[in-house]
This record gives sequence, C-alpha cells and structure tokens, in this order.
Amino acid sequence: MIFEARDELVKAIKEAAHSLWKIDVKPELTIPDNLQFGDLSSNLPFQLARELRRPPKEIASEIAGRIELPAAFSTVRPEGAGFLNFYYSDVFLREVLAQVAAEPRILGRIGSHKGKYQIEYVSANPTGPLNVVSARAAAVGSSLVNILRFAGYDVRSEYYLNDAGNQIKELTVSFILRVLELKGFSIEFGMDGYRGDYLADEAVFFTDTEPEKTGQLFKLLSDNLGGTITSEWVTGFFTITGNEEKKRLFSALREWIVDRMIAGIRETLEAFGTNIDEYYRETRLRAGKKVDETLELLRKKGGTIIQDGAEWFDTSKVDPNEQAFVLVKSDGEWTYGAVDIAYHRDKIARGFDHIYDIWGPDHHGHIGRMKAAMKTLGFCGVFDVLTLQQVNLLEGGEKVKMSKRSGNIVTLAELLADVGADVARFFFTARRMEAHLDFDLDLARKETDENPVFYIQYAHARICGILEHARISGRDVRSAGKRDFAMLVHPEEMALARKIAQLPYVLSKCALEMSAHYLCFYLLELAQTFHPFYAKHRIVGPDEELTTARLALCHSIKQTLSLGLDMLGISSPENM
RNA sequence: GCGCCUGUAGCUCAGUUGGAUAGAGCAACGGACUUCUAAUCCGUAGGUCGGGCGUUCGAAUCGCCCCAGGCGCGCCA
Repeated sequence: MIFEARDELVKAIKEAAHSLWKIDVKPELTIPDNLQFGDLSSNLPFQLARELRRPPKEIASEIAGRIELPAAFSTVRPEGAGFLNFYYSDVFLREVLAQVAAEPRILGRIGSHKGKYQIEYVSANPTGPLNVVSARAAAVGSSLVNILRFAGYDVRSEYYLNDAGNQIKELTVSFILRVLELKGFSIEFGMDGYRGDYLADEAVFFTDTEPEKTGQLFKLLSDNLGGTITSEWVTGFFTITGNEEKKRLFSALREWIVDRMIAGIRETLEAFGTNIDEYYRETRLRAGKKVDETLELLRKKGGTIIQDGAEWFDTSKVDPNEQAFVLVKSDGEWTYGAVDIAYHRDKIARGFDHIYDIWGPDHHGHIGRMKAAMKTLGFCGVFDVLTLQQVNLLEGGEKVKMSKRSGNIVTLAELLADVGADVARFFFTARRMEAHLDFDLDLARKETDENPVFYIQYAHARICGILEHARISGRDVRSAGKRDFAMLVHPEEMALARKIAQLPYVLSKCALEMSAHYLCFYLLELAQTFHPFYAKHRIVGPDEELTTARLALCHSIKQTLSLGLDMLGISSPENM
C-alpha cells in the first residue's frame, strides 16, 4: 500500500506538470533525511528550472498549487530553494499501523522480481575453522538473502566447498602428521602445512573413534617410521610412490578430515544465524563431465590458446584489459580458474538467472577473468561480484596477525563465545561492504552494554514489558483495529507511524544496491524515535481509549523492530 | 609500475545515480528515576568532508592531478 501511495503521487505530479506547462516529467521521490521535510520529497523543480527558465521556488509553488493530492497525502509544501515536500495524511498512517499490526509482512511487499537469484558467500576452503573475514561474509550474505527473500525475490544461498586440490592434500598430510605426533613421533610441517591446533584435536578424535583406520595407517607406515617425519615424506609416501592400498587409505583419511572440517563450518555458521541453502562440493563438479564440457565450449568459442605446453584462456577478445590465464596446466591438471568457470556455468544450468558472489578483496584479480569467461560462454549480465573488504581485528590497539596455515587465527567460533552472535552480526552488517572494517575486540568485549544493537533490542524488550504490563491489567492488545488508532493525533505518535512507513523504501534500497547496512541504520532510527516517545508519553494511562491506541501503536513498532532484527539474524529479546 | 578499495567529529562509521543548516553510535561535559524496564531521556560541545584545480544555479557526492593507508597483479587456491 505504501508504494501504491507513491505511484499515485507520481501520477498526480505528472498531471499537474502537464496541465501547467504541457510537459511530460519523470518525478523522482526520495525520503528526506529529516521528517520535518515531509514523508516524500521531490527535487523536480530544480530539474525543470532550466527548461522552464524560471526559479525552482516558483515552479515548486505552482505545482503545489495545482496538484490534486491522492488520499494518502494531506499536504504538499514547497520548501527550501525549490523542494516539493509531501506529507502523509493521518488517515493513511493509521491505515498503515493497522495493517502492520495485523500482518507486518505487508512492509516487505515491494513488488515482484523476475527470475531466480542465487547468492554465494563465505565459500572458505574447508581446511580449518572459519575466521573473522568469513564471519563478515556470513553476516552480510545471510542478511542480504533474508532481505531479498522477504522482499519477494526467489533467492537461494550457496556455499562452494573447495574440497579438492592441493590445499586439501596439504590438509590431509598435516592431519596425518598430527596423528603421528599423537603417537609419539616428532614431526615437521612443510611450507604449506596447516599448523593449527585444531588438527591436533582432530587427531585425538580420529584415533578415539576410528581405531580401524588408525590401525591401518600404522600398519602401512610401521616399517618406514623413524626420526623426524616431514610433510614432504608423507606426501611422497602416499601420493608419489604410493601403491593402490596407500592411495585408498589416503583418500579415506582425506574424506574423513574434510567431512570433519565441513561439519565444523556448518555448525559454526548455524550458531551464527547463517543457514545456507546449499553446500556445493567441488568434487561433485569434478566427478561429472562439467569441467571438460566447459573447456570444450571455450575452445569452440575460440577463447583458448596453447602456449608453453599449457592451455590458456585468451581474454583479449572480450576484454582487452584482462590478462590471459591458464586453464589447463602443462601437467594436464585443471587450474582453480578452469573449475570455477565450470562451476559458474553450472549455476546457470541449474536455473539461476542472476548469480552474485560475495568475494574478499584478495580475489579481486579473479573478477575480470570470470566475467570475461562468462561473457565468452554467452552469459552477459547475469553474473556479478560483490566485493567485501577486509576485516582487521584489533586487540590491545594492535592488529591481530592472522594466517590459516600458521594456525594463528581468531575463529568465528571464538568471536561468538567472546561477543555473541547478535553483536557480531550487527557490527559486520552495519557498514558498507566496500568499507574496510576495524573490529576492536577489546571494545566489543568491554562495551557490549553500550552497543547500538542493545539500543534496538531494548526498544523491543521495553515494548514487550509495556504490553505485558497492559495484559496483566486486563487489556487485550491484539484486538486493536483501525478504529482504535483514531485517538493518535500527537505529532510524536504520527512520527512513529511515518517511520514505520519508511521500511519498504529501506528494503527496496537494500535489494537494489545489494547492501544490508541500510536496514541496520533504519532500525537504529526507529528505536531512536521510540525511546524519546516512551520517555515523554505515558502509554498505559487513565484514558482507556488513548491507552488502547498507544498500545496498538507500540505493538506495530514491536512488529516492525522484530521483523527487521529477524532479517539481520539478530534476536528480539522480550526482556533484558 | 598497473588495477581495485578506503580517507567525513577525539574513536567507529552513515550519507557518494549532485540538492535543504554534513548525520548516528561511542567517548566528553551539564541535567532527569515516587512512574509502563534509567541498557533510557533532555541539553551542551565537537567538522579546512585527505589536499588542489575544474564542471554546475548548487559538490562530501562528478572530472583531472596529487598525498596517505589497505589489497591484488602465479602453470596457487
């Protein structure tokens, strides 16, 4: 209903302009920063000033004098140097409140959106626990998916699991070393080894729960063990000079540890309010013919060249600014890039019309290549990358240096235990993706009480307290209907209704810009409108009719707050 | 060297398809609990929007040139 009101207003402005000057205009309506400038504002007079050769102020006055306002609006005022400010009518605002009280989801209906959307995020390699950079992606990605879904988009989320390739081999080797270490051997990690404690923990769990595999491992190794065992030696033993039995065991160990890593990742993400629809495995993709088919297709389109024994993708035909890159190495192995192109082609084959990836800045160089490849395959404008900037974790005023391989990372799980999911999610989501983020751990630990997220949650809890208080004194809040809002006339009451009416615009902006942070700021503003109202006005008072009206108003605000917090994956506590 | 991101109040950040006195939270200072939750409210103070030039009726926003910080430029993933 809120956008219907807008559409009617646009039509009325067009008619006014046409009747005044016989011109066609395309007025744009925006929500002013400040409620004092109305509910919707247009800068049309500025845009017409040149064409009509008259000052914007006069143009604004004339349109305001001529326009026939739709019922949703009570007033239009030419203000400032030439703005047209429109104000909702109280009747319309009461209508909004009543509808929100009954069915808050009405605020999400922001139009229909064609096609199937997919957003891929996190997609960290399953070689260890998730770090804080993944945490940011998880918070932002899941919030965005929630918003889009709520706004009526057909959207699915996906995590791409790179469960194949060198890193997984290294992981398996490091894991085997940890098992050996557990049995008393001295070990030494190679350059690319994963030294994190988590693999030592996994080794303990493995030997406890998999006696058969453990036995098999030591039986195979027994004659060959001695001195310090290195990554290099393990790699050679299993994968270079290995017989079938060794290879089978290595595969089994690889699968075991990868499954453990994936299970841990999923568990942590779920604890972080991030439920991803699909975990798509690279091994699944490799098992089929998809990579070969994709490469064949690229060859047919003439996008590949052979050089130095490797097969390269020649980007020059679609994007001269991009550099050629290798698809098939001279040893015949596919590169990560080749598999990734096949993966993205597969997404489209699975029926998605719009695919978005949320990538870290370290993958920036990959964007142009992937787009060039997609273009070559004939998929134009269906693939986009949202770049999410780095997270710096600060502790004691110093940057915490992190590296997955050295094992020196602050994990998402630790962050959750430290500051809680609600605070972490809000901190990660309440900023633009492109903004670098300094996450001050000391601050987050020490000052959770003064965190903005608590301010929002407190508004919700406060309302719950009021409603409970009213319920105990025998009032039935749920029965409030449109008529009950008639008692609301105070500007501060109407300001709350006006704020609620902004939500569809906020969600629409989030969806349009693929950015969830606007919702965080909106909720802050809504809470900021409520708390002063509460401090100034008695809600449950002697006047029964007014009490009913204000309780209903509170209920609508609670619904709106809880709706927004839900989308951000943040809890709406009933008491604090 | 080339490319991308960032630079706004003491701190962390919004605002950047050009528009109204540049906003919020925290920190600082002064007030408010006999009341439905003081995790709150009211008030004060705080700015060369990194710098310069340009386009415009109008620039934090657009263009060019600098400065500073981060990241990327592999037959790695």
